[in-house]
Amino acid sequence: MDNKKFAKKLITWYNMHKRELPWRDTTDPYKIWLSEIILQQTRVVQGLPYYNRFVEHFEKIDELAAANEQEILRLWQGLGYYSRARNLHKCAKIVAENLGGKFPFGYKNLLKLPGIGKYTAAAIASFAFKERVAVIDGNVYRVLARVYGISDDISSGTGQRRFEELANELIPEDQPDVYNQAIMEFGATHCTPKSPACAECIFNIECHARIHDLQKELPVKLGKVKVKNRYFHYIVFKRGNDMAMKQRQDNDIWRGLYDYMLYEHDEFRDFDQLVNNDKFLSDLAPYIKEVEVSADYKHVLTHRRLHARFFTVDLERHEEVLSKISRQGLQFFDHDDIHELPKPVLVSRYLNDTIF
DNA sequence: AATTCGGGGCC
DNA sequence: GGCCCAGAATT
Repeated sequence: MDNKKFAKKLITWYNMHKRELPWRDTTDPYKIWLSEIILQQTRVVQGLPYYNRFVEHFEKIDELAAANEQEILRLWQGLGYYSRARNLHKCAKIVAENLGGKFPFGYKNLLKLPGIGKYTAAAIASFAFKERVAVIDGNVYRVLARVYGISDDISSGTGQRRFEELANELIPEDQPDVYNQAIMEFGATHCTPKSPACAECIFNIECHARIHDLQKELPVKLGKVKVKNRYFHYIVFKRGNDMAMKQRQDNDIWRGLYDYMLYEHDEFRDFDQLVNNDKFLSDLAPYIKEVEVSADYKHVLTHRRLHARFFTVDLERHEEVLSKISRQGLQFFDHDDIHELPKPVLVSRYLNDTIF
């Protein structure tokens, strides 16, 4: 099968089987960029409602640039990989304030913007500007590995270069944008990871994986991430119906989101152990009226297993107590304020289980 | 080159 | 429980 035939088959298939998705109705680089950032490492069905919400809130890029980061994080809440949201904002500011509100033309210039890597630069360049540059995502790896029988490890640098080279040979001069959409759509809905529809496939005759029954083996992906356990102990200070929360700022998960006073240890501890181990808590001990311990929560991320326990602490109303708490970067919020704050899903789960 | 960063859905 | 998803940035 020559390269032109491969592209032609995919485009023909795409025109018959494509899903109607809002970012396919437009050539507006802003909306294409927005959809691509949202869809990084995220399934279309999961990203779709977020895309609609963002378009509704920020019709143009200057509106997004002018928003505050907290509002953006709140809209992003639950989607994960929050650096995408922070980079979205950074990029919007650069485009709106330095580039006259217009995305730069060309793959290489797009690549310089925050949050835009190889995949996203290729996507914007081809979808918005019809540039002939191949997108390479998980779908493309899978389709090429199977059809062409490429067994290089897709998590290795040499493997990635191999796929990149092939992909850029295969992309046609004519309709590079439609071709890029087509190969991804084909991977997403037809040549799926677990159960590809080989019996009714346009590459039934040519596909190396189908001929040699290698669908399960391709693509090859080594380098599995090892999962580590982390044990979170949250102290939820209450003042009447208000709760003391703080914004996460360290170089760690959930940067920019709000949670509570956090103590982390390499295993679960009870409240007395936390107090005995920490000056801030032991200073507060005389003013503690009541402590309530939650059930243990388990929260699974790709590379972490989080174990969390929430200690609700009722304190006597004391000036000294309040100032000690605010010196920790904690701030009291009422029920409605907390609803508006961006929070990790783990904290939202806890709040949903809690009457306050 | 290896590690970090989320959450959800499917098997 | 493991796997994967329209990856990018940092170390």
